Amino acid sequence: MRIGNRFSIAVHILSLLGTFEGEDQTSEWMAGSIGVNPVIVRNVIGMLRRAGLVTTQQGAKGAHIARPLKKITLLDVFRAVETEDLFSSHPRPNPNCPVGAQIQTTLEDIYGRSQAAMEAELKATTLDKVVKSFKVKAA
Amino acid sequence: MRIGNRFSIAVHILSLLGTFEGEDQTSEWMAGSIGVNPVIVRNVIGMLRRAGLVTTQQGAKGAHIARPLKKITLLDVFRAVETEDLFSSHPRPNPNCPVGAQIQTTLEDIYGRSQAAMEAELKATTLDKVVKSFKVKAA
DNA sequence: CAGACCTGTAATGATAATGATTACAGGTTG
DNA sequence: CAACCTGTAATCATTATCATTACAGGTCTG
Repeated sequence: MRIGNRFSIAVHILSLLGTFEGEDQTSEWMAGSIGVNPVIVRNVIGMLRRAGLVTTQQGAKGAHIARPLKKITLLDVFRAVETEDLFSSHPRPNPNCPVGAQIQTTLEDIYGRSQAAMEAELKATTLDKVVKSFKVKAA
Repeated sequence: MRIGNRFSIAVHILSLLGTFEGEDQTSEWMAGSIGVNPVIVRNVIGMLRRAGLVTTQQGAKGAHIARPLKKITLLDVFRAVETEDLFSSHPRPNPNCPVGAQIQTTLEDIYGRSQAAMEAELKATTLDKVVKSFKVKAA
């Protein structure tokens, strides 16, 4: 199990856009702050764009955050870049065994509640808070 | 991101041990109920053994649950088979950028709280409940 | 308006994790 | 003893992720 770096990268990108608002931020410049390849940055920005969190214009530098930082939660970011369910079940339990026949339902219930708990925690933090945490620390 | 099937398989194995207590349950028989290869079953049982959840005897069939089902939570099972952190961060943020220099701390905080929320949910369910859910449904 | 500069995206390759399978050493049991 | 199991190593196929190259098409500035 493991959630890849895409989510971290997405939060980093949005933090840069929020922190250095108005300045030129090319994908290469952002890549330098994040420590990854510029193409990865452009791909993640594409996911954020498709989720409605940023707007971009092909050929023009940078990206713009689509709505106030207070109205973007980390769950929004998470959903933008991670589409699969957190848990997965073994796909072929034996329907002729009473346990095998019922375990999927049981697991789905548990998985749903567990992922919901994690997502509720992500939903409680807005990008606004994340960006402000940098400013405070930097002061 | 995705938690693999090991956790599902582990819950399935413990459910079988709890449901068909006292009966012969070879790794091959369990594999038939789960729908995976017997070697996978033996490997997962090995992880459960190292976590102190089951006992086994080499050469002898099956495995025994090491303590009452009421005292085994799904979090115990989860920790037995999933050792890595749920989230991972991009490993090389630029320390010369104010965002890059501080984002890891911010992300670690968020990740810790999110994983804790998920684990709290897992901790709230005992294997006892899982096994009883089968009996009720089967009745 | 022309050239330099960007973005968006496809394609390829390296690396890592997972599950399937084969093989076999060593313990168990009737 | 002989059949049967477990524990574990080794291989292989598959899949996901990230790095990188390449390039089409839009932007912007002198």
